[in-house]
Amino acid sequence: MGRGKIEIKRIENSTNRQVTFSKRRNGIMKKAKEISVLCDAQVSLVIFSSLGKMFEYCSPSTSLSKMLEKYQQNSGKKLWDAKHENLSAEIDRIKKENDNMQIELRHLKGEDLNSLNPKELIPIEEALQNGLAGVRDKQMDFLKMLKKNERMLEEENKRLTYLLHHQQLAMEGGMRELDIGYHQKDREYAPPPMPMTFRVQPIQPNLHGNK
Amino acid sequence: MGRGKIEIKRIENSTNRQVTFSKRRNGIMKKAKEISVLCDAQVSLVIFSSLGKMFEYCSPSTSLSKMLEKYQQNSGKKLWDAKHENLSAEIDRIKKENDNMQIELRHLKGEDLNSLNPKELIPIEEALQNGLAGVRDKQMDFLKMLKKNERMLEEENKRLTYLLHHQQLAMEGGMRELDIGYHQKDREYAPPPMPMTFRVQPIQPNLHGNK
DNA sequence: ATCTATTGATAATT
DNA sequence: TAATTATCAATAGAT
Repeated sequence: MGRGKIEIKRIENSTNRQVTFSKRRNGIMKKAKEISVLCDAQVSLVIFSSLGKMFEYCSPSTSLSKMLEKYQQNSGKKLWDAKHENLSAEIDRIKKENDNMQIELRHLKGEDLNSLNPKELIPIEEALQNGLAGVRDKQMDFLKMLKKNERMLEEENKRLTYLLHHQQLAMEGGMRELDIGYHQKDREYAPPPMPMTFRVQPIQPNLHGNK
Repeated sequence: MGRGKIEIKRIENSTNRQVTFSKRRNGIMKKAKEISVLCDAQVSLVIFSSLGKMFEYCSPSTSLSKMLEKYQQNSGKKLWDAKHENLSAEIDRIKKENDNMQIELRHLKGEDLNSLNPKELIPIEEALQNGLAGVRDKQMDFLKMLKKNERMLEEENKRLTYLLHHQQLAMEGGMRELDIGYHQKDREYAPPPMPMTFRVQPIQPNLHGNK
């Protein structure tokens, strides 16, 4: 269709090739539009020139994505295999892992045990005993820590209370001395033995401390 | 290009539309091949007829997948990202679920307890106790079943032993009768009461029941 | 499907 | 590049 027939093979002259590409590209685009309209067809056309420039046509009633979706359904071919299937496989893998854990958890919680035989119950029982032992060890640690803390606080309390009392006595004594003069000024300072009434009672632990 | 111009609008006559579709589809396919060869271009063409039948052309130097990859790079449009993102989101969701279960499992097994405070230990302890109770209930069920089965077997055993013994007696009697004649041939069969010596002793259970 | 008159596309030229 | 035009190709309508 031009001034002389041409063979259908690569046009070696680069300029001619470019020109022909441009003309034929327009032509094929026009044809694509026409068949879309005339025949109510959906057409997707993507063209890359030899220099990598892209041209596209897609029927107005659809989109490339939709077309490709239909393409996959129709052909059974998977266009995005690698990415898609990797993700799908990953999901399957994790879901399986998930299911296994779910089952293990349920068993540890004493659920769904009917599907198990006595032999299978043994390791579960052991795991539970170990777990319980671990938890109680930890609780024991906490308890010890609290008690130790409590003892320290009691000691501190006792000390402070005693000091406070002694200070009060010293103050009263000082007041008296101010009244009656400094008769005992040079006597060495030595606090009197702590009276029983100032020994603090142990605090009831209320278990709230963290670690 | 035919016997008379046609307007580019949907062909209402269904048969004509079909025929035109077929002709033009061939035409556009041919054009696609030609531009591929002549101009060293890469072409991807997908057509769906109004009845949903699919036709495809792709330049031999490439594939639809590669074309679409290039398409995305060139256009910046995302053809499949919606799906990928859905899958990725799904993976994240499941992984999170997974992690939570993993943590719960570890806690139940008495691991990683250091990150917990005493208050958080309580529900774990309870879960473990419940679980242990459940497992031991189940074990008890099995034990009961075994014992019941054992009793049944004992009964059966007793019965068989008795029958065996009685049969032996009967045989010995028969032998005697063969010697002395059939004096008691018509007497009805009625086994004698079971002697104490054949009452089996209950087997000592060696399964020490838990709980 | 096949044919063919006619239009449409385009290769070579300007 | 862009327009022109001679020629070939595609195809609408008929068979």
